[in-house]
Amino acid sequence: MISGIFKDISFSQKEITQIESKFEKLTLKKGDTLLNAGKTVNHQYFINSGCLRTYFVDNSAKDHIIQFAIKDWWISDYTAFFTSSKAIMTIDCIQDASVCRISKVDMESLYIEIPRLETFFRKKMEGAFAGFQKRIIGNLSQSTKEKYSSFISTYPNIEQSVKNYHIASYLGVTTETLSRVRKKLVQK
Amino acid sequence: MISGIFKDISFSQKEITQIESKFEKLTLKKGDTLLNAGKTVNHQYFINSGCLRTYFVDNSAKDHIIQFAIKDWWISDYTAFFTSSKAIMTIDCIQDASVCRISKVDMESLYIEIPRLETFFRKKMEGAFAGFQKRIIGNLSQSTKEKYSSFISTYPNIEQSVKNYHIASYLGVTTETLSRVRKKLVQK
DNA sequence: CGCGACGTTGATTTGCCTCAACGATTGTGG
DNA sequence: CCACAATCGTTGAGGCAAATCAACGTCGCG
Repeated sequence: MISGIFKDISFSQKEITQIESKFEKLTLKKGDTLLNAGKTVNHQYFINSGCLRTYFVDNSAKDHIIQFAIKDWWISDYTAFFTSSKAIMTIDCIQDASVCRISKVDMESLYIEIPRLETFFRKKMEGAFAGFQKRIIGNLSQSTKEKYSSFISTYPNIEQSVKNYHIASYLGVTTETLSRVRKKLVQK
Repeated sequence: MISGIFKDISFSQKEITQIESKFEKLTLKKGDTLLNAGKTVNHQYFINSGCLRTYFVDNSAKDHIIQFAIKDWWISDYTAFFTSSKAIMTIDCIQDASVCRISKVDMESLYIEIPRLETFFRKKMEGAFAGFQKRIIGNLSQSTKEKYSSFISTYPNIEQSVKNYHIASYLGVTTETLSRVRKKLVQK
């Protein structure tokens, strides 16, 4: 069922059964909201198929995409999930999706029952941490053109699943600017 | 000696001795480099006193400060530390400092000897992760004026320890722009 | 004292945003 | 199956915020 989740590490059949019993499968249609800003965040989600986005809505009602998630990725408002505070971000589905969710409580109890799972998630978190750090570096040091090129080469699979205005939001520019940048890149 | 490090969690005297034996104390002068871009990263560092900065140097030889660290903070090029790759950032001392370092190898062995330590660092990592996420949101959604105000109110202790051009680098603007922003804020 | 480090101010340029209009494509109901 | 609307991307004109380039005031220190 959730075969992709723990492919990086080997667990016994008993452990896998134990872990899988805590997961719940959800089916989402394009446009469905998985998690709303302002709500308590009790779950994290693993994507089996489809595409989702996490975004932040600012004071001017503009939304800013923080991350995309496709097959085999995890997603949540982790800030809220970790600190047991209210979500500041919203997650919705931008391409029909199948996801599996697990609650924070179940997560913590699994950590105690299966310590290797904590190691697994620590390493996963380390990878996500590194990704965020790279994004901050890119934000600070790259031009819009460079940011777009980096995005395309770093996430070729995601690029196929999302609209250009989603990419613009992720990069922090308007759709017009992205359009002009794309034009220049093609001309070269 | 490294009293501040584990104040959030209680360990036995034996465990503390075990942990402390893996740490090594270093004294740094302003301008000293702790970690160089391009080198392998084998340690992470805990700050007892003083102030350090992690920064990235881009193609145009401009540097971009990714984070500051003062008393009780941890610092390293975590991306390189976690993935065992070469550092892409440099860390140096901007105010005379005392730090304690621990190697990655010792860290991993301590995780096995004292599982609660892994929980401790996982939670620390979760906090840092949340911080980075907030920074990305700020970068995408705030004006320069707002970013500066947020910085000052979020890190009042750091603001006292660093030059304005360090803050400008952290915010991703020139010193001239920061100067003008500061002027406008005072006038109000 | 004289020098370098730091911050400020002004003039000009540049990149992006905003507003507006308009093709192209997709989807939908008659 | 076609007509029409909605969605999406593109293009142009004008304005604004920040970068750039340059000069200068101030402070601390050898």
